[in-house]
Amino acid sequence: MTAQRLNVIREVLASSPVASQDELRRKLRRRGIHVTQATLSRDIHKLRLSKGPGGYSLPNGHNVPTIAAAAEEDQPLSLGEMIDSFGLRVRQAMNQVVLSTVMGGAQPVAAALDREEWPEVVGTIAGDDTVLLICTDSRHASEVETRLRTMLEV
Amino acid sequence: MTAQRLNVIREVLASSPVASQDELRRKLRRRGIHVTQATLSRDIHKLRLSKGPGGYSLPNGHNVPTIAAAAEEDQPLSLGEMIDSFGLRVRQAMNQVVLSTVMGGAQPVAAALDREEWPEVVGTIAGDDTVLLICTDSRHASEVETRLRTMLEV
DNA sequence: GGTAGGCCTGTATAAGTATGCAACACATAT
DNA sequence: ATATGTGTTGCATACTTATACAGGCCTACC
Repeated sequence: MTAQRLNVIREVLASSPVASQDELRRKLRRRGIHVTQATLSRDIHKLRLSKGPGGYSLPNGHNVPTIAAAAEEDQPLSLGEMIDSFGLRVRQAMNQVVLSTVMGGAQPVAAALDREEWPEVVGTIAGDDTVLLICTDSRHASEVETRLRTMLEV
Repeated sequence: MTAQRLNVIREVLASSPVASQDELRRKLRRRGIHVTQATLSRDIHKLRLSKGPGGYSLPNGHNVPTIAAAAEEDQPLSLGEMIDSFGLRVRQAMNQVVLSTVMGGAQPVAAALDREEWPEVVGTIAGDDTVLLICTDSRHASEVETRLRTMLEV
């Protein structure tokens, strides 16, 4: 019963913009479904819809709400686990640290690094198998390198 | 004044989830920005943010027709427009400048930067949300940083 | 049977968001 | 200098959404 209503809601959203739960309620009523706004609030939560300019939208594609939601649900791996799983070697040059990983491992490792928010790391860039860490200076880069190397060798 | 606040809002959203406008208000207050919920409601409208499970999120997904259309319609956006649309913050270290953008914004911003062909920029590297500019030297990097920061804050 | 737990719902209301209005600041035009 | 237009803000409040609560309907298991 509920599941069927959720499907109809998806249909309605796909066919025309919906600006509010009360508008959705009226559109559903035209299709023979008669529920209150409260129920729709719960349905919207179940469907993990997001509301933006243009009304409610399905959590398809690469839109941010989905990503944010996914990040909330499953706890992302810790940096240590990441390095342990994907890291290959670490090298330093000037104020930069280059972290080599298995193919495809750079992005998740960089994400984990970003989550750490190390103050001496200005930013990270990830390719396919390489993460570049930009540090504030050479000394801090050296510290970061040591830290990462320790994680690798454990 | 407003534009700067909008940038801070983007930063706050990029760094941690925000569940309500009042929570956003408190986070901004910690950064010295003191406005009411009403103003934030208007800011959120200007930024075309959407709210879903996981709180408010930036409109970098391709699910918002208006944004997507605007980005694909005209000739490639100018660097200024790029920075204004996607840029979050700029920091300099040594001969490098790191430009943080919203997720997915780095590639187009880097392309726009390349088009500029600034003589003091030797090259650029783009990840998902970070652009690295390699400059000829520290002084030039500082100039570039200032230039980009100006674009951000206007 | 009867009881307990789970799920779904509407009601009432709390929580959150948008907006009309007036005040003010600043720019440009008269 | 005064007027006019544009833009921003806070306040108060209308509008919208979420939720505590209670009741109904199942099913499972004494």
